[in-house]
Amino acid sequence: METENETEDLDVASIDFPPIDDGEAPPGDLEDLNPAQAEAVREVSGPMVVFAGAGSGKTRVITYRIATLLAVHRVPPYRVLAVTFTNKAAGEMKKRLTRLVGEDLARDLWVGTFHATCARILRRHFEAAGLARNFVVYDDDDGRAVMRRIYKELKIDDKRFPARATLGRIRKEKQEGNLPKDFIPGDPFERVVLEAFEAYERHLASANAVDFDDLLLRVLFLVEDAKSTVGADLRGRFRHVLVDEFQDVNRVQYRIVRALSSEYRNLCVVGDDDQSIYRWRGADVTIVRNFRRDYPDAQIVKLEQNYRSTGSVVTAALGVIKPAKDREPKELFTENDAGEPVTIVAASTERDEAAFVVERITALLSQGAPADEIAVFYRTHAQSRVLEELMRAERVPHQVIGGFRFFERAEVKDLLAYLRVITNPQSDVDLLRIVNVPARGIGDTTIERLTAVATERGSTLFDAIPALVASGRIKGPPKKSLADLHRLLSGLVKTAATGSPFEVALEVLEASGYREWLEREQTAESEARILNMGELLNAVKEHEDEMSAAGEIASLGTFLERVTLSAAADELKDQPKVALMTIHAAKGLEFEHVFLTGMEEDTFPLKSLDPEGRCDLEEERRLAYVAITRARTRLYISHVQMRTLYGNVRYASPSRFIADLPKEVLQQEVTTQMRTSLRRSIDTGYVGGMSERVVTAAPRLAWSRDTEPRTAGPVVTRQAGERFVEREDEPARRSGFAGASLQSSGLVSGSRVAHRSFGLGVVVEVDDSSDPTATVRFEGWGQKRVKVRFLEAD
DNA sequence: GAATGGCCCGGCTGC
DNA sequence: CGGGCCATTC
Repeated sequence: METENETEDLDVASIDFPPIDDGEAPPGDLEDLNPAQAEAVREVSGPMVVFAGAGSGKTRVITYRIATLLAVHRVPPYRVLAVTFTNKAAGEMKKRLTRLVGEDLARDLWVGTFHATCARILRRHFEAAGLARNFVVYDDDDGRAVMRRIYKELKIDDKRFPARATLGRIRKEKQEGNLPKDFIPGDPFERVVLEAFEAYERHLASANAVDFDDLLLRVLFLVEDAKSTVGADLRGRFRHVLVDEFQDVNRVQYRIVRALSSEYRNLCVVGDDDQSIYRWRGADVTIVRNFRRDYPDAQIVKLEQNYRSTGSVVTAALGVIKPAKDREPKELFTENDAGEPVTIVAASTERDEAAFVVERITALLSQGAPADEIAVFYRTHAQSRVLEELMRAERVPHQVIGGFRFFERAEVKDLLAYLRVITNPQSDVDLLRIVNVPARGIGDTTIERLTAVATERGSTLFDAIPALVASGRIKGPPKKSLADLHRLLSGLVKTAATGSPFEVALEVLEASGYREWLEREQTAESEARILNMGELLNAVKEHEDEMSAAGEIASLGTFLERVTLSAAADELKDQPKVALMTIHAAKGLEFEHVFLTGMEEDTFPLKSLDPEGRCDLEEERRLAYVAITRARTRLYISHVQMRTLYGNVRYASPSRFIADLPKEVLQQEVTTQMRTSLRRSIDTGYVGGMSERVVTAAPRLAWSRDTEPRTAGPVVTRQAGERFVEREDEPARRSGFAGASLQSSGLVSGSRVAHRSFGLGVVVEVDDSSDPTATVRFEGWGQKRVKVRFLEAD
């Protein structure tokens, strides 16, 4: 890992570059590049911003630029930092660079995501960052567990101030670079937030743990610290810093790269403001748009030629992005053939939609299309289930990316918790998770006593065990169990000191009785869990192999960190399988055939709780643009007439984004079921048993809003852009308390209400439709639109 | 102290 | 619909 001390004085010029074997132009030979691309590769000195349109050869440019830095400008690889958006992208970039400049150079480059890069820096400079060497990274789940404990400790009322809201607010502050000391509470909620914030930071510190935001923040504080030598070292370490997907960085990340590149000022950022889709987690498009203001001497390159997609796909993409506001002026174009039209599919239900998708995919596969060149996208994970069920039934090889993730399954998390306690016994959250798994007779009362002792002594739970056992405050089986557990864990810590991660994992399964416990159960569920355990062991083994291939030594720590920092997109395996994923996960990927499903109002664009839907709509639009531009040759966009959500049938109209697609590149298909349903409604004048107010997206096709409706009768046609209408009798029937009764009980603006997730709020406006909705200003959340039936009077 | 059943409630996207 | 939490029961 620490190769740089030996290589610091290495004569890079003496290295023989291996021949290029993959048909890519060698570094320095820029013949194959267009003028803009060549400029982005050649001009390596000073700040630069590259606006890279979708499919404009961005990855190639970044790879060549780095290769040029190494091979032509002889920059030592360990002095180049490239930040990518996923670990997978980092891996691929390294692979390509290995082919271009050889293993020896590529190996020592710093390539990784923000989080992985920061973790790497913190592993080196843990002391300066105020951490112990074996710190662990807490994910959201762990954060929630910490917060639950804090709520108990501080006796905060979860009804009044939901933990979810508190944690959400803390995260938001940290994403903006704020710690408790920077937080000035205004209202009662914020006073609770501050109290919880302080406790949260205290808990993480005593657990020797950091959360995702801390990884960035701690590096930020180091690198911005004018007085620290580590900070000075970091500021001068990288001669070149490159950041991909720059449109999705947040303030803290921006400050980090600014500081890291402050000495040499060779900061090259690459992005596309049209593809900024992570605003909701702190990303800020204005950073890329204002880059020129922050770096007045920055060179600006625009890559506008799309090499990826057919003309039809590019035209469609331009159609959805054109209405977007505040775009960096640029014009994406292609010289590719128009190809086939984009197909708009009208289906009846999500099942019908899935059936269509699966049928078309089966056809593509039988025509010889590789399965891994086919992808199905949706806006939210919840939509994946029907698709997955049908694919399984039809035996279409597929993989679902994200969603219920492997590493989030209970049994997997259990074993991981064991491993984390072993690397870092200070981690209370992990100890609490496994203290009674498998059941060993340590119940709530014993745990409460243990927590009490830990609090009294100001120690961790692990250290409190011997104290409690010796204190005489417990006896009988719990006492013995606790003593046994302590012995078990201490023994495993010893194993870990000498054994490989794989050996330790095996030992955990045996010594803890976990494997035996699972095997005794003998249910279908426990069998699946046993399989998952096997898969997890495989993952440990694979990690060991990969690390040793890279000349590094695997430890539990490196394994755990990789697991915690892995992104959904990293799961995508190089296997011949159809990929199912959210559009967010699809960012940066491309496929020959793309199915974009669920293109209905309120599903996509997804109806937001935020009344200032305008900003959200902008981001939804960019998301649609990202989705469309993933397709190389064939693109299907489907929408359904009715969609079931939480057991409710909702009637949907086609997304307004469909209406934005230029007609001349579209063709329409209607599923058989949809056709039948249309005919029936036309024949009988009966539309799905609904009241007259409820209408169907029916015969007027989504994009033909200018044509005459073909039907007579009570079918009221809706156009793209209109919203869902819910059955009138639905909400009252199934909700515990009636929207109607609360409505008649006089919910007016000014009413004080409570919501399970958002806590206390004041009503700003009431919308008395069939399903009453109120705009409420919540403490700490701002204004939200919520259904009245989810509100309680305060 | 563990297991089971009922009830409540949700509203995304994710390192 | 289905997951998570709580209360009741063994």
